[in-house]
Amino acid sequence: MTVETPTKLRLAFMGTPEFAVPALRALHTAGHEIAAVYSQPPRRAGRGKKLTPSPVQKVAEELGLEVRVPVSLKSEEAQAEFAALDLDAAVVAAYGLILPQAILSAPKMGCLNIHGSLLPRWRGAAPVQRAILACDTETGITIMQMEAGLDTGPMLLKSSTPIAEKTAGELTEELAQTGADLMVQYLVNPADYLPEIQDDALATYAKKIEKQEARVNFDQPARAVLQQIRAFNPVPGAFFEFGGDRYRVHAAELMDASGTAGILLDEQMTIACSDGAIKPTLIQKAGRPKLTLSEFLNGTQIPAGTSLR
RNA sequence: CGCGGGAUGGAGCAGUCCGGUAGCUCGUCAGGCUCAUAACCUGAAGGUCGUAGGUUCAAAUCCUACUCCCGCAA
Repeated sequence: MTVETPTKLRLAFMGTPEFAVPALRALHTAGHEIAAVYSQPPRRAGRGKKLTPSPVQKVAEELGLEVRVPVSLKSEEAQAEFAALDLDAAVVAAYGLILPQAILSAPKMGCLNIHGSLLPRWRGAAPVQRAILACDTETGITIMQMEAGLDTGPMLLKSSTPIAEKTAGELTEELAQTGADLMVQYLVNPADYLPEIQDDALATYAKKIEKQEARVNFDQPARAVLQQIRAFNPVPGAFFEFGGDRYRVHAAELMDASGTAGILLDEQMTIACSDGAIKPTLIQKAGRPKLTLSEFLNGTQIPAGTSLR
């Protein structure tokens, strides 16, 4: 870390989920002036469908920052309000709203994005999960200059990390912190970083995660099944169904066994995949707490030969 | 008022519909067997059945209210 005279910038922060929170905190701590925080409006969520503010909104209010939660930025009114902030730059992290050109070009330095992948791989909504699902060996963070296309702008700064056996939750948390650090680092002296144009030929897209994808697919090699389980931990949670109940598999391990995919090979929950087998280590029946496998087996017996397809 | 499941010895569960001696799988403790063990055998301790009321000769079980936990959906 080079020691520089701290440059205080006038910023807007735009973000919504937990992934964006470390960046907001880091920019605030670094002493930048955060003129406004944009986040998606509170949504009805959770049991009881209570109106719940986004994690970013909560933290912003905690920090005493002005919060704006427009439904869209397409209106001239919203754009005028944004322009009136007279910003040096806007920092965007998993905001979830399209930024029209008028927004992108309003700040002096434009809008800067923290993206959770090594672009141009995994442009789009769910880069962390997609990287794990695809059995990538590494992923990372890209700081980029935003333009109208979806995550297509020039790249400014990157950092990679091995995926190994991390879950989506763990990886997201790690990358959120990395992203926060990189953004703060970049803003110290932006001129030090040369924009690098993305090679569109290498681009892949990270589609939003559909609930149905979280159903464990035993028709793939055991290793891929494990990655699937990790990609959907903690949300929405990989699951299988048995006896009309849904069971979430939070974690599992590789077993040295084989058989017909989706069939239980013993009374210890060893489940055959298309190649190899897995055994859940942390499992949760609908409506019940998470249990280790031994706790689970003390109260539930599922006979060998049962099909979990 | 979005839909639904749950709260029973230290852990995980059954029993609740059809009120009437608290059960299972583990764990713990003691003893035994064994070269030995997370294995096996025997025995023991440990529960005001989430809280507060109500019905009843009698409530884990029926009724009412409340608290906490979780799944789905968004």
